[in-house]
Amino acid sequence: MTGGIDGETLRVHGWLSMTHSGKPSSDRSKPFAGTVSAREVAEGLGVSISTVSRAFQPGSGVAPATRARVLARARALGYQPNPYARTLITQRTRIVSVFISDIFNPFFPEALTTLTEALQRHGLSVMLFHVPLGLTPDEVLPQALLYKPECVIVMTATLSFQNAMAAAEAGSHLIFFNRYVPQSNTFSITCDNERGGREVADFLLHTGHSNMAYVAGTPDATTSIDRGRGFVARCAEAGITVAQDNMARVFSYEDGYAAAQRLLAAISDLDGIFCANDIVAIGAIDGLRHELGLDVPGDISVVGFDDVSMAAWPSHALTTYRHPVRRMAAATVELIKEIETDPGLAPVARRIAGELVLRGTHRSRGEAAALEGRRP
Amino acid sequence: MTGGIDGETLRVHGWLSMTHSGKPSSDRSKPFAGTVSAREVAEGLGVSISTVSRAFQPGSGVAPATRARVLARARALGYQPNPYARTLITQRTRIVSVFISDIFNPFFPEALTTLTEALQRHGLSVMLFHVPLGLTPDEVLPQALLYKPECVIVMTATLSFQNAMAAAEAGSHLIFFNRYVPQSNTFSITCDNERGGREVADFLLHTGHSNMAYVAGTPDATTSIDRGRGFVARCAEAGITVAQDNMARVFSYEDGYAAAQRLLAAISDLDGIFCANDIVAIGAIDGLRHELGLDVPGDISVVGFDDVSMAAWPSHALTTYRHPVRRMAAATVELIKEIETDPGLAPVARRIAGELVLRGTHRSRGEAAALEGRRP
DNA sequence: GGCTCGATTGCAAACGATTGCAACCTCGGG
DNA sequence: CCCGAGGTTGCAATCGTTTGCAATCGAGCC
Repeated sequence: MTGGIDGETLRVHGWLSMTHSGKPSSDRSKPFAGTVSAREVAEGLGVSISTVSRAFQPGSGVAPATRARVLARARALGYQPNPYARTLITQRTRIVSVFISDIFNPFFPEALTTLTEALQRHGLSVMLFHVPLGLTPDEVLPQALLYKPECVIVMTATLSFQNAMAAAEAGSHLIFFNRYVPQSNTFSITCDNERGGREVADFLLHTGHSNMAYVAGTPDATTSIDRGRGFVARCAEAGITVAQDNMARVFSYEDGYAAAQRLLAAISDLDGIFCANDIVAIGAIDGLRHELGLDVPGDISVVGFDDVSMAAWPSHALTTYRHPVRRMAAATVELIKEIETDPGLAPVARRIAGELVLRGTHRSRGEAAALEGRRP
Repeated sequence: MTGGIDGETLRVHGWLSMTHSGKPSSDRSKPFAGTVSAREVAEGLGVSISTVSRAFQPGSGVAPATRARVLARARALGYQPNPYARTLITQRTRIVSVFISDIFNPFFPEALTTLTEALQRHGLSVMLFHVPLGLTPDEVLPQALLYKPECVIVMTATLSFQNAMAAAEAGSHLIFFNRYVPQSNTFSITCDNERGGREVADFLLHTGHSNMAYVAGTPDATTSIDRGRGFVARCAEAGITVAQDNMARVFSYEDGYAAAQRLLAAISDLDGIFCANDIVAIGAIDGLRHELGLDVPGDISVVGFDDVSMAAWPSHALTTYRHPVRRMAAATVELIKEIETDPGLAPVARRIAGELVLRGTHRSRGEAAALEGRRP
């Protein structure tokens, strides 16, 4: 089951089994062992458990002096209300479940950590669920719903209608992060992908590109679809048709690598490629350079989407569109707050704008003029 | 607080407020609403709540027929024992807390998802805590300990002695993943970094390198220290002293980029560089190529550590040492199982071997002979 | 047929909080 | 001096389970 461990194993024993005062430690087999309860705090103070409880709740009628005494003693004993007991009675969990899937795109870890930090700062604990490549979120959802999260944040591809319902019935709000489910009216926080696509198109048009292509990512991902739609629409407005490569299976380096070759084989005088994300773009660049011997941006421009950390590496210096992760995380917490105050809140789709990041994979001819024209 | 949201906001309302049978949904304000309890299952069957409870526990004395009836009805009603109530009484939480920090290294998301999947397959739920760059895990630990996790897995740099104690007293076992705390006797699961460093050295020596350097990562990271130690030790055995660059602050691309320049400025005839991880190695390669105009591996070999996904990109095709993530995750679950059966288990440090991955950033002269020599 | 034994099952007491309600106290006004 | 009001506090029920103990039942044996 472990797959075999062939490193050495060291055995040591030591301080972890002692308290710092030197007494033998509490019973390690029970996580609660050594935990103080409200009763202990109450007894030492000659007050009731109710009073201790109330001292921890802002709006409750406790004499200020009593509250102070309770809080002081609680701090001394290291007491904090047990969340399990509290949940049982209040029916509130202060937990949110986050679903992620296999991560190829460095955007996800960044989003995950940023989001987690924002949530935990708001006093929510995040329970993480991983949806392995072969499974759908639906198969993992029941385990998540067991803990009655106050909301379920889905960062992974798709969730079936059926189980989205299950979440709703269980009382957990469903929030899509970086995704939405078309025609489903759920909560979602996304980058304004269509607008991003338009801005990239706008920029490439102003820098004199006229023969462009879009390399899509995972076919049913709304991110890929919307970015492409915006890009194509803006080009159409300028009277330009863009070629599209929809052969990618996922948003991978290999997809970009192969797509670049396919496109150039079909359209030899292509002068610009917009890719569904940075990893695909980097793959495309490498495909152009290593397989076709082309110069980027000398022969052809490549623009990505996300601005992941490696986009800034000098080896690629990718021109891209920055995904507004921090603001998306903040908006998510904001949304959760709103839902907390109004649990009946109607589903809302929030789209947040990012910004173009100019580096070195677009032709620079006319760049200044282009920017001039866009911000008069 | 949100940092401003300047995308549009769409408002929609729809099916999420209806059950699929068309009835108005349960009260969305309480996560527990609509949940069935053991009492409801029991009543419909004319048995007691105890019996329902026992039906869900493997070793308890329930007539097989009764158990079947209970389970069938439970399934029909969608009942599952409430984990909060269960925790209250059993004192077991089935939760593990995982600490991560800001992620520069793509190894971490891979480790996190792999580990999460392994844990959830074992029926454990993972609570994720992010330790922002300025903070130490100590400041986040109390929030994590509130939920009495059965163990705390730390993937982040350091944890103070003080609060490691706190975890121990709270009854949560502390497991370091990819790290250990020297001289502290805690549980840890790591790659056998020293052995990895030795193997890399061994390989470079056999392929005829004689003037090598080690580029360290975050100074107090055991990963960086041990890899370097193994590398240096093996070279010393061959009578070769290796230069060391310890100026890196974190394991970053920029660190590698700068280190390469520093090293070549000091030692112009360097023929091999071993880097603390892949990102640093990729940075070093780009530094050598873009700043110094050197050819890798023509002029100098560069070897990394981890085998992250971009190590395979043709633009770098990095020769590296593969971090055994899957086996580390499996070993972690295995360790937790052992702790479950024997809560008094003495701390163990498990080190798991990885393997050399040969790509294109080492000089190939003598490669075949070298491998020949190593596996006779 | 009575008795014992083992297998099932139910009762009721936890677990550790929250909270409506009633009791208490104090103080001021009539 | 008595009464009511308002502010504090405690009592006890409750949340949804688990589990030790006692009760029940049927069967097997003498």
